Formats: sequence, structure tokens, C-alpha cells
Amino acid sequence: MTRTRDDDRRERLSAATWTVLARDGVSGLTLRAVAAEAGCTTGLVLHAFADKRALLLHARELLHSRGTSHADALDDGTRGPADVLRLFLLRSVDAGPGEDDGTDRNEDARVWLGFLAASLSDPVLAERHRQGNHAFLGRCAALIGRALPELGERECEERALALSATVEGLNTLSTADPDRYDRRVRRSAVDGAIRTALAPRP
Amino acid sequence: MTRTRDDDRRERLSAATWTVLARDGVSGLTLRAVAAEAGCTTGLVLHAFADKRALLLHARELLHSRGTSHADALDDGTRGPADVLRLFLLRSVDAGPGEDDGTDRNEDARVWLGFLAASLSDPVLAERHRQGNHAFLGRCAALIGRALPELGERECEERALALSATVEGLNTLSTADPDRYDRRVRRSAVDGAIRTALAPRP
DNA sequence: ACGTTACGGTAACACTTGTTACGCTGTGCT
DNA sequence: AGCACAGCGTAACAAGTGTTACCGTAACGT
Repeated sequence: MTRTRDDDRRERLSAATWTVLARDGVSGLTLRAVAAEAGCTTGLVLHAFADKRALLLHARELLHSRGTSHADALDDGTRGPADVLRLFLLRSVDAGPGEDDGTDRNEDARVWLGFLAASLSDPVLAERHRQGNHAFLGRCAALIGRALPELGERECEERALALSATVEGLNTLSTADPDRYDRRVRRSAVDGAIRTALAPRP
Repeated sequence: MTRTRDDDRRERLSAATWTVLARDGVSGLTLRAVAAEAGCTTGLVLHAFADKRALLLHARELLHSRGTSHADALDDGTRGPADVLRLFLLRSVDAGPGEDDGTDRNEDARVWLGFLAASLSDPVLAERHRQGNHAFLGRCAALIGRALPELGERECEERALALSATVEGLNTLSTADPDRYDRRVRRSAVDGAIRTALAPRP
């Protein structure tokens, strides 16, 4: 209802931004390429967004909000914390159940890496990325705490950090070598990391 | 002896490339910026290299060869495979012993990420990155095999994949959030990953 | 001492980038 | 119907890009 046509255009442009970023990398991400991908001209793009950075930031924002909404839907009370954590992490490396279709396009990982590379020279984007990762860590730590109540908060956070490293690394590596880091490998690595993250206190 | 002045210039230019890449990101990596950093003009840069891609590839190559030479020096027979593995991985996340000086500049990680982002749109660079990671995996798998001879080759490779994910993830994350993923966190995460990688067969 | 030669800088080039100003067009209101 | 207005494309702009051709200069051999 509150969805105006302007929001619709912005979303289409954000989708085009993702596609271009995944295909051509950060150096190929130009306003003209985005416009061509969206089937319009640079005029429309800069009428919908103030400048290029606003376009990038909005696309990044949308990526984040989609991820969190999907993650929230997972934790609906029908599953235990361990299952929720597993499904959440598997989806984070694009290896969730029901994603076994032949097309192992690592587009999501490429988009992710592209935004991260753009953050290297854009403090606003970097701050946004940090916030997103903070939310990721908080979610993981909370799930670990629910699964292992005897653990202290500090220990949960530490284990969440380890999980984030595995997930981020798998995404990064699958970008460069999708054949070696295929769904089976990513799933296995995530399962292994969860096993140590949910191991009882030594 | 075989070190000509041309090689010297190329090395200086490669160092300048790293600096610029870490400071300004992949979109700020221009020939003029590299020339300014090296204290010369674009003329010299393009007299030493055929074009920009050659400069990038050489800088990438040098990064790889330095890493491997340092890793080879670690495995000189005075240490056991577990120690070598640990030192190797700690150095891979810029948290090796003797690197505790105050300046926790994550320049190396930024350079790494920059090259990876550049690989997204440069197949030659991507292939080089894949080769480097292949060597990394082989080294890890060999060390694991020497530490745990009862493990099969397949199992060693699987565990090496998990280690690579943790290392790559820590580097990537420290790029975006160096305060949260500081040396202590990286060291702790690496130690945890090694512990599960060197755990006896379940 | 003089010519040669290789090295490195200067400046121009064609092109692409983000951004802005302008003009057409179509839709809805009175 | 006539009109105002917003939406979108067109085209231009200045700045910056990789790349090339050209020129000075300083060292070196004879």
C-alpha cells in the first residue's frame, strides 16, 4: 500500500545494480551499465537517486533488509535454536535446503564481495557493512546462547566470531573458485563449524 | 646478481601498487596514483610494464611468491608439522609472533581483498588467485597429513578447506571491521580452527 | 670531443566517467 | 478542450582514465 512507484523503480534499479556488480565487478559498475541493465537511461537513474553513491547505498540497504527478514522468518518458534542456526548459516553461504537446483550461480557471493570492495573507499558503505555484520554476530551469539545456556555471553560472542569467519571465508572463496568451493564443500564446512560452535564447554 | 635495474623498478612499482590499492581501493587504483606513490610519472610505469593489467599481474605475482618463500622458510625441519601449520596460518592473518607492534594496519588484508575484487572482472587475475589458493590448500593438507598420519588424503583436503575458509574470512572481515577482528580475535579463531583440524578421527 | 643510445618525462590522444541542463511527451485536472 | 505539470530521455559538460607519440638529456663508447 505504502509502496509507491518510486520505490518500485528504486528496487528495479537496485536489482540491476546487483546484476552488474556480480557480472562486471566494482570497476564495471557504472551508471550507464546499470541503466542499460534496467532498460532505461542514466537520466532515470539520477532522477530516482541523487547520485551514484545513493544508488549503491540503497542497493546495499535492500540486500541487508532482505537478509534479515528472511532470517527472522526462520526463527518462528517451530524450530530449536540449533536448527535455526544451521538453516541460517547454510542460507548465508547459498547452500540452504531447496537450493540444490543445477544453477550454482554464486551471484550473491559476488555481489557481497563487490560491495565489500566498494566499502574500501566509501566510509558510509563500510559503516553499513559493519552494522550488518554486527547484526549477524548478535543473531548467532543469541542462538548459541539459547542452545547452550551454560555458556557465558562472552563465550557466545567468541564462538559467533568464529562462525562469521567461516561463513565469510566460504563466500569469498566461492567467488574466486566456485568449482572447488561448491555447495557440498560449503555445507560440510558450515556443519563442521557449527559442531565446534555448539560443543559443550571443554 | 641476476637482479637488473628493471626488476628493481618493477618491484618498487609493485609496492606502490599495493599501497594505493590498500589506501584507495580498486576504483582508486589508477596509473597516475601508482606513479605518484612511486615518485615518478605514468611514462615510467608504462615503460616498465606493457599496460595496466601487466602491472597488476606482476604485483599479484610478487605477493604470491613472497608468501610462499616465507612459508617455505617456516618449514625448515626444526619444527613439528603442527607448529609449522600454526605459524603459517597466524602469519596468513597477519597475527604471527613478533607482529604485536602497535600499528595493526590491515594493509595486507586490504591488498588481498583488492586483488580479489579485481579478479572478479579479470580472468587472468582470477586464475592466478585460484593457483595461489590451490598451493595454500596443498600446504595445509600436507601438514595435516604429517601431523595425523592415520587420516586419509581426502580427509586432509577436507580439513584444509575448512582452514582456508577461516583464514580467508578473518582477512575479509578484518578489512571491514579491524577493531572487532583484531589480532587477539584472529589468533583465537585460528587456534580454534586448528584444534578441530588436528583433532583425531572421531 | 663527439655522436649514439637508452631512459624517463611531457603532452596529447581518444574515450569513459559522473553529473547537469534542457526539451519532449503524455497524463490528469478543470 | 486546453493547460499545467511531472516523468523521462537527450545531449552536453568537465574531469579523469589508459595509452601513445614525441622530445630532452645524460651517460657511454670510440
